[in-house]
Amino acid sequence: MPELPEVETTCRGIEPHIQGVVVHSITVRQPQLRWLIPDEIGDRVPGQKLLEVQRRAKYILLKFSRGDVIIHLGMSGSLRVLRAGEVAAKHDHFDIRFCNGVVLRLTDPRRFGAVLWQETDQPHKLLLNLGPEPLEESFSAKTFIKAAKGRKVSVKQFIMDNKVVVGVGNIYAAEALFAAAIHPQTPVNQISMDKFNKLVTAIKFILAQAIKRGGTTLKDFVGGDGKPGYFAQELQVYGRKGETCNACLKPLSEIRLGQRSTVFCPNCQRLPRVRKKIDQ
DNA sequence: CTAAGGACCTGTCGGC
DNA sequence: TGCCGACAGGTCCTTA
Repeated sequence: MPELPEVETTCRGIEPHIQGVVVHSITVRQPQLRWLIPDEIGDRVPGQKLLEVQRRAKYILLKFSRGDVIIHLGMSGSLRVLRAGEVAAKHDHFDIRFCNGVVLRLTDPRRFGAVLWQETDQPHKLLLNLGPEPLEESFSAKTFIKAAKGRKVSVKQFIMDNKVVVGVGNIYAAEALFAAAIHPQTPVNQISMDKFNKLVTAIKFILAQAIKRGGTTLKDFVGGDGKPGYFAQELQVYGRKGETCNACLKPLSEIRLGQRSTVFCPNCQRLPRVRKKIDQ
Protein backbone atom coordinates (compact mmCIF):
# COMPACT_ATOMS: atom_id res chain seq x y z
CA MET A 1 0.00 0.00 0.00
CA PRO A 2 2.37 2.64 0.97
CA GLU A 3 3.67 4.85 -1.71
CA LEU A 4 4.73 8.31 -0.74
CA PRO A 5 1.25 9.86 -0.82
CA GLU A 6 0.04 7.27 1.65
CA VAL A 7 2.90 7.83 3.97
CA GLU A 8 2.23 11.56 3.84
CA THR A 9 -1.45 10.93 4.46
CA THR A 10 -0.57 8.73 7.40
CA CYS A 11 1.59 11.44 8.95
CA ARG A 12 -1.15 14.02 8.59
CA GLY A 13 -3.73 11.61 9.88
CA ILE A 14 -1.98 10.59 13.06
CA GLU A 15 -0.37 13.85 14.11
CA PRO A 16 -3.44 15.65 15.49
CA HIS A 17 -4.12 12.73 17.84
CA ILE A 18 -0.69 12.51 19.35
CA GLN A 19 1.21 15.76 18.93
CA GLY A 20 2.19 17.25 22.28
CA VAL A 21 1.09 14.13 24.13
CA VAL A 22 3.36 12.17 26.48
CA VAL A 23 4.03 8.51 25.74
CA HIS A 24 2.68 6.13 28.35
CA SER A 25 4.22 2.84 27.19
CA ILE A 26 5.53 0.78 24.31
CA THR A 27 4.35 -2.70 23.37
CA VAL A 28 6.37 -4.89 21.04
CA ARG A 29 4.57 -8.11 20.09
CA GLN A 30 6.79 -9.06 17.17
CA PRO A 31 10.23 -7.46 17.29
CA GLN A 32 11.41 -9.13 14.11
CA LEU A 33 10.43 -6.81 11.30
CA ARG A 34 12.88 -6.02 8.55
CA TRP A 35 15.27 -5.26 11.36
CA LEU A 36 14.89 -6.02 15.03
CA ILE A 37 13.04 -3.27 16.85
CA PRO A 38 15.73 -1.72 19.04
CA ASP A 39 15.40 -1.81 22.83
CA GLU A 40 16.13 1.89 23.03
CA ILE A 41 12.56 2.60 22.06
CA GLY A 42 11.04 0.88 25.06
CA ASP A 43 13.80 2.25 27.27
CA ARG A 44 13.75 5.89 26.27
CA VAL A 45 10.44 6.85 24.77
CA PRO A 46 7.96 6.38 27.65
CA GLY A 47 7.63 9.63 29.56
CA GLN A 48 8.66 11.73 26.58
CA LYS A 49 6.39 14.15 24.84
CA LEU A 50 5.88 13.74 21.10
CA LEU A 51 6.95 17.02 19.54
CA GLU A 52 5.83 16.43 15.96
CA VAL A 53 5.41 13.95 13.15
CA GLN A 54 7.60 14.38 10.10
CA ARG A 55 8.17 12.49 6.88
CA ARG A 56 11.44 11.94 5.04
CA ALA A 57 11.16 9.82 1.90
CA LYS A 58 8.83 7.02 3.04
CA TYR A 59 10.08 7.13 6.60
CA ILE A 60 7.77 8.47 9.29
CA LEU A 61 9.61 10.31 12.03
CA LEU A 62 8.08 10.66 15.46
CA LYS A 63 10.15 13.44 16.96
CA PHE A 64 11.02 13.49 20.65
CA SER A 65 13.57 15.66 22.37
CA ARG A 66 15.97 12.75 22.89
CA GLY A 67 15.58 11.37 19.39
CA ASP A 68 13.17 9.99 16.86
CA VAL A 69 11.20 6.83 16.41
CA ILE A 70 11.52 5.99 12.72
CA ILE A 71 8.78 3.93 11.12
CA HIS A 72 8.79 2.49 7.63
CA LEU A 73 5.68 0.75 6.34
CA GLY A 74 7.44 -1.51 3.85
CA MET A 75 5.06 -3.17 1.40
CA SER A 76 2.16 -3.98 3.63
CA GLY A 77 2.40 -1.84 6.73
CA SER A 78 -0.12 0.61 8.10
CA LEU A 79 -0.49 2.76 11.18
CA ARG A 80 -3.76 3.35 12.89
CA VAL A 81 -4.97 5.48 15.75
CA LEU A 82 -7.06 3.58 18.29
CA ARG A 83 -8.33 3.93 21.83
CA ALA A 84 -6.41 2.01 24.48
CA GLY A 85 -7.86 -1.41 25.13
CA GLU A 86 -8.44 -2.53 21.55
CA VAL A 87 -7.48 -6.17 21.24
CA ALA A 88 -4.50 -6.74 18.99
CA ALA A 89 -4.90 -8.89 15.89
CA LYS A 90 -2.49 -11.23 14.21
CA HIS A 91 -0.15 -8.78 12.51
CA ASP A 92 -0.31 -5.96 15.04
CA HIS A 93 3.36 -5.88 15.91
CA PHE A 94 3.98 -2.61 17.69
CA ASP A 95 2.03 -0.07 19.79
CA ILE A 96 2.82 3.28 21.25
CA ARG A 97 0.32 4.08 23.95
CA PHE A 98 -0.06 7.74 24.81
CA CYS A 99 -1.19 9.28 28.07
CA ASN A 100 -4.38 10.61 26.49
CA GLY A 101 -5.61 7.06 25.88
CA VAL A 102 -4.63 6.98 22.22
CA VAL A 103 -2.73 4.02 20.85
CA LEU A 104 -0.70 4.23 17.67
CA ARG A 105 -0.56 0.72 16.25
CA LEU A 106 1.62 -0.69 13.50
CA THR A 107 0.18 -3.59 11.51
CA ASP A 108 2.35 -5.26 8.89
CA PRO A 109 1.62 -8.77 7.56
CA ARG A 110 4.74 -9.08 5.43
CA ARG A 111 7.05 -7.49 7.98
CA PHE A 112 9.11 -5.63 5.41
CA GLY A 113 8.51 -2.54 7.46
CA ALA A 114 10.74 -1.26 10.23
CA VAL A 115 10.71 0.52 13.56
CA LEU A 116 14.04 2.17 14.36
CA TRP A 117 15.48 4.71 16.69
CA GLN A 118 17.82 7.62 16.08
CA GLU A 119 19.36 9.63 18.86
CA THR A 120 19.20 13.41 18.45
CA ASP A 121 22.19 14.53 16.37
CA GLN A 122 23.02 10.97 15.36
CA PRO A 123 21.09 10.47 12.15
CA HIS A 124 20.34 6.88 11.26
CA LYS A 125 22.47 5.60 8.43
CA LEU A 126 19.44 4.67 6.36
CA LEU A 127 18.44 8.32 6.19
CA LEU A 128 21.86 9.60 5.31
CA ASN A 129 22.12 8.99 1.60
CA LEU A 130 18.64 9.82 0.46
CA GLY A 131 18.07 11.98 -2.59
CA PRO A 132 15.86 15.07 -2.67
CA GLU A 133 12.17 15.10 -1.85
CA PRO A 134 10.21 15.08 -5.10
CA LEU A 135 7.91 17.88 -4.01
CA GLU A 136 10.66 20.26 -2.96
CA GLU A 137 11.98 22.93 -5.28
CA SER A 138 15.43 21.43 -5.06
CA PHE A 139 14.18 18.52 -7.17
CA SER A 140 14.29 19.54 -10.82
CA ALA A 141 15.42 18.37 -14.24
CA LYS A 142 18.87 19.43 -13.15
CA THR A 143 18.77 16.77 -10.44
CA PHE A 144 18.15 14.14 -13.08
CA ILE A 145 20.73 15.38 -15.53
CA LYS A 146 23.40 15.36 -12.87
CA ALA A 147 22.49 11.94 -11.53
CA ALA A 148 22.09 10.37 -14.97
CA LYS A 149 25.62 11.13 -15.98
CA GLY A 150 27.46 7.97 -16.95
CA ARG A 151 24.53 5.71 -16.16
CA LYS A 152 22.75 3.27 -18.44
CA VAL A 153 19.95 1.93 -16.29
CA SER A 154 16.44 2.15 -17.55
CA VAL A 155 14.74 5.41 -16.73
CA LYS A 156 12.16 3.61 -14.64
CA GLN A 157 14.73 2.03 -12.36
CA PHE A 158 16.51 5.34 -12.27
CA ILE A 159 13.56 7.34 -10.97
CA MET A 160 12.87 4.62 -8.40
CA ASP A 161 16.41 4.92 -7.06
CA ASN A 162 16.27 6.62 -3.67
CA LYS A 163 19.65 8.20 -4.17
CA VAL A 164 18.32 10.04 -7.20
CA VAL A 165 14.97 11.14 -5.81
CA VAL A 166 12.96 9.62 -2.97
CA GLY A 167 9.40 8.46 -2.81
CA VAL A 168 8.74 7.32 -6.37
CA GLY A 169 7.49 3.76 -6.10
CA ASN A 170 6.38 1.24 -8.68
CA ILE A 171 2.92 2.69 -9.21
CA TYR A 172 3.86 6.31 -9.63
CA ALA A 173 6.98 5.54 -11.63
CA ALA A 174 4.79 3.87 -14.24
CA GLU A 175 2.23 6.65 -14.10
CA ALA A 176 4.78 9.43 -14.41
CA LEU A 177 6.49 7.80 -17.39
CA PHE A 178 3.16 7.47 -19.12
CA ALA A 179 2.32 11.09 -18.43
CA ALA A 180 5.69 12.16 -19.83
CA ALA A 181 5.39 9.78 -22.81
CA ILE A 182 8.67 8.06 -22.07
CA HIS A 183 9.27 4.35 -22.63
CA PRO A 184 10.20 2.86 -19.23
CA GLN A 185 13.12 0.97 -20.73
CA THR A 186 14.86 4.01 -22.18
CA PRO A 187 18.47 4.10 -20.99
CA VAL A 188 18.67 7.13 -18.79
CA ASN A 189 21.62 8.58 -20.65
CA GLN A 190 19.43 8.86 -23.74
CA ILE A 191 16.77 11.05 -22.21
CA SER A 192 16.58 14.55 -23.61
CA MET A 193 16.41 17.70 -21.55
CA ASP A 194 12.86 18.20 -22.71
CA LYS A 195 11.82 14.73 -21.57
CA PHE A 196 13.50 15.18 -18.21
CA ASN A 197 11.54 18.36 -17.72
CA LYS A 198 8.29 16.62 -18.59
CA LEU A 199 9.14 13.75 -16.28
CA VAL A 200 9.88 15.98 -13.32
CA THR A 201 6.68 17.88 -13.86
CA ALA A 202 4.75 14.62 -14.10
CA ILE A 203 6.24 13.21 -10.89
CA LYS A 204 5.46 16.35 -8.95
CA PHE A 205 1.97 16.63 -10.32
CA ILE A 206 0.99 13.01 -9.81
CA LEU A 207 2.33 12.80 -6.27
CA ALA A 208 0.74 16.09 -5.27
CA GLN A 209 -2.55 14.98 -6.77
CA ALA A 210 -2.49 11.67 -4.92
CA ILE A 211 -1.73 13.41 -1.64
CA LYS A 212 -4.76 15.58 -2.18
CA ARG A 213 -6.83 12.45 -2.60
CA GLY A 214 -5.30 10.97 0.51
CA GLY A 215 -6.59 14.01 2.31
CA THR A 216 -10.13 13.11 1.40
CA THR A 217 -9.96 9.61 2.84
CA LEU A 218 -8.15 10.76 5.92
CA LYS A 219 -11.05 10.38 8.30
CA ASP A 220 -11.81 6.82 7.38
CA PHE A 221 -8.34 5.89 7.57
CA VAL A 222 -7.76 7.24 11.06
CA GLY A 223 -11.05 5.67 12.05
CA GLY A 224 -9.26 2.47 11.46
CA ASP A 225 -10.24 0.43 8.48
CA GLY A 226 -7.01 1.45 6.85
CA LYS A 227 -8.59 1.29 3.43
CA PRO A 228 -7.20 4.00 1.20
CA GLY A 229 -9.20 4.77 -1.83
CA TYR A 230 -7.53 7.53 -3.65
CA PHE A 231 -6.10 5.76 -6.62
CA ALA A 232 -7.76 3.02 -8.62
CA GLN A 233 -9.80 5.25 -10.88
CA GLU A 234 -7.02 7.67 -11.60
CA LEU A 235 -4.45 5.16 -12.69
CA GLN A 236 -3.64 5.28 -16.39
CA VAL A 237 -1.32 2.29 -16.68
CA TYR A 238 -0.52 0.59 -13.38
CA GLY A 239 -2.47 -2.65 -13.08
CA ARG A 240 -4.02 -2.18 -16.53
CA LYS A 241 -2.01 -4.61 -18.65
CA GLY A 242 -3.97 -5.55 -21.76
CA GLU A 243 -6.57 -2.85 -21.25
CA THR A 244 -6.83 0.09 -23.61
CA CYS A 245 -4.66 3.13 -23.35
CA ASN A 246 -6.75 6.11 -22.34
CA ALA A 247 -4.91 8.25 -24.86
CA CYS A 248 -4.69 6.14 -28.04
CA LEU A 249 -7.01 3.21 -27.30
CA LYS A 250 -4.37 0.62 -28.15
CA PRO A 251 -3.67 -2.16 -25.64
CA LEU A 252 -1.18 -1.58 -22.82
CA SER A 253 1.85 -3.85 -22.51
CA GLU A 254 3.71 -5.22 -19.55
CA ILE A 255 7.41 -5.88 -19.16
CA ARG A 256 9.58 -6.55 -16.13
CA LEU A 257 12.25 -4.12 -15.09
CA GLY A 258 14.35 -4.81 -12.04
CA GLN A 259 11.93 -7.63 -11.20
CA ARG A 260 9.03 -5.22 -11.05
CA SER A 261 6.04 -5.30 -13.29
CA THR A 262 5.95 -2.33 -15.59
CA VAL A 263 2.91 -1.45 -17.63
CA PHE A 264 3.12 1.12 -20.42
CA CYS A 265 1.65 2.06 -23.75
CA PRO A 266 3.96 0.94 -26.56
CA ASN A 267 2.31 3.41 -28.88
CA CYS A 268 2.44 6.53 -26.71
CA GLN A 269 5.73 5.71 -24.98
CA ARG A 270 8.37 5.13 -27.64
CA LEU A 271 12.02 4.37 -27.26
CA PRO A 272 14.17 7.11 -28.77
CA ARG A 273 15.41 6.34 -32.26
CA VAL A 274 18.57 4.28 -32.03
CA ARG A 275 21.50 6.35 -33.10
CA LYS A 276 23.13 4.89 -36.16
CA LYS A 277 26.60 3.74 -35.52
CA ILE A 278 29.07 5.49 -37.77
CA ASP A 279 31.73 2.87 -37.89
CA GLN A 280 33.20 3.00 -41.34
C1' DC B 1 31.69 3.38 -8.94
C1' DT B 2 27.54 0.71 -11.65
C1' DA B 3 24.19 -3.00 -12.45
C1' DA B 4 21.84 -7.20 -11.41
C1' DG B 5 19.87 -10.38 -8.46
C1' DG B 6 18.69 -12.26 -3.97
C1' DA B 7 16.83 -11.62 0.32
C1' DC B 8 13.30 -10.59 3.76
C1' DC B 9 7.65 -12.46 4.74
C1' DT B 10 2.64 -13.37 4.38
C1' DG B 11 -1.53 -13.33 1.76
C1' DT B 12 -4.11 -13.83 -2.42
C1' DC B 13 -5.25 -15.26 -6.88
C1' DG B 14 -5.32 -18.06 -11.09
C1' DG B 15 -4.69 -22.47 -13.11
C1' DC B 16 -5.01 -27.33 -13.03
C1' DT C 1 -12.26 -28.09 -3.13
C1' DG C 2 -7.27 -28.36 -2.81
C1' DC C 3 -2.62 -27.66 -3.97
C1' DC C 4 1.16 -25.01 -6.17
C1' DG C 5 3.40 -21.36 -8.23
C1' DA C 6 3.51 -16.57 -9.27
C1' DC C 7 3.00 -12.25 -7.72
C1' DA C 8 2.12 -8.00 -4.60
C1' DG C 9 2.69 -1.05 -2.77
C1' DG C 10 9.97 -1.53 -0.76
C1' DT C 11 14.70 -1.37 -0.52
C1' DC C 12 18.91 -3.11 1.51
C1' DC C 13 22.73 -6.05 0.77
C1' DT C 14 25.85 -9.03 -1.75
C1' DT C 15 28.15 -10.18 -5.85
C1' DA C 16 30.20 -9.48 -10.36
